[in-house]
Amino acid sequence: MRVPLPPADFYSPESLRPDNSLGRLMKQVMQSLLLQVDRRLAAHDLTHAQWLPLYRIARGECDTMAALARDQALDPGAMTRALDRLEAKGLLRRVRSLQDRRVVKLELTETGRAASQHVPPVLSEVLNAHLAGFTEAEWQQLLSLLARMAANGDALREAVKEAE
Amino acid sequence: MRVPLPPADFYSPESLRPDNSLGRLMKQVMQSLLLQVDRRLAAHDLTHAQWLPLYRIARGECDTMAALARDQALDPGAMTRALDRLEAKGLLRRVRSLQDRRVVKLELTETGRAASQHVPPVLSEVLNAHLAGFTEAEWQQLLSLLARMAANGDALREAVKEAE
DNA sequence: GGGCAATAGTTGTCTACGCAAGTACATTGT
DNA sequence: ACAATGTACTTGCGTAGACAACTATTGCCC
Repeated sequence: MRVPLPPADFYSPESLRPDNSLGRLMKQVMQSLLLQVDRRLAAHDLTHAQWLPLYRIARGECDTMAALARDQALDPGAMTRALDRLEAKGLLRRVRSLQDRRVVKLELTETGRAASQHVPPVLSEVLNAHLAGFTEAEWQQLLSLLARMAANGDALREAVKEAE
Repeated sequence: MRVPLPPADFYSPESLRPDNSLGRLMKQVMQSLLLQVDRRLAAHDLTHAQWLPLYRIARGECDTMAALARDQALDPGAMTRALDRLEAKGLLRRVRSLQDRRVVKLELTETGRAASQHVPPVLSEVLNAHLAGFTEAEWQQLLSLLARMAANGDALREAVKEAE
């Protein structure tokens, strides 16, 4: 049970302009990050909807559809079809688990493992490029401010859930 | 012609972890912002792909498909169909321009204008909620750091274009 | 003034996400 | 032991975005 902080009052319906909005700025940055990563991974025939799950599986951090969907905050239906596409490309195998016959274990094929190796270098290259001119302190500050926004968002969602 | 700053070296393929990545954090925040706004505007039967163009038209800042597509950094094809849906809902009219017979002017209907009025209050409410606990200086710092990332992204895109 | 690049808009096709409904299996409580 | 509840996964359907091919119109410029 967390004490919710009072909302800020930086924005008002009148003062709000599309160009001073945090949302617009963040969308722009996200789009640029995705564009650059996708451009570099297109050579390996991977889109961001595909390399993200691949990367997580390769790291051994997710090995079922449900885990992936939760991890990426994605709809289970969407994830099923994303995995369909990865399987069709031969990057992935689905193996029905024997312990719990509901779950389908995910395993990378050799091709899949090879493809996943391209991800980390590209990811760090693109992030570093976008942080050109930043001091380490500024980078850390950015992370911390964003983390606080994310936490505020979580609190909002919880408040709704508690109100049933 | 701008001098490109050297990239940072905060991330490396080895040190990169999904949970310390800027990309993950930003995606989380964006998702929360969109979720909260959409939830509040769902009562008026508007999704973010719909209230964004509506808002821009209502402010008189975009009045053609092409302008909107550029403004939202969206594909023209996607925008055409988005406007199709708004027109089908009776929020929008398309009027072929007489000055330049290629362009189709966009006008809100009365319903559309009414719907667009709900947007600014919701937008500022949600932004403020996510900035709970922030000082004004922290808010400005966040905007400035993000703007610098966006500028780095623009520089990247330009560099590619110059290389033809 | 006639070719030609640029611009506005649309349509087809594929990838992709959210929601809702449905199946199969597991767990929990009584 | 078995009904209720919960979890894993899938499928259908509507919305949505990217890319490419196409038409119509305009402006350039030689």
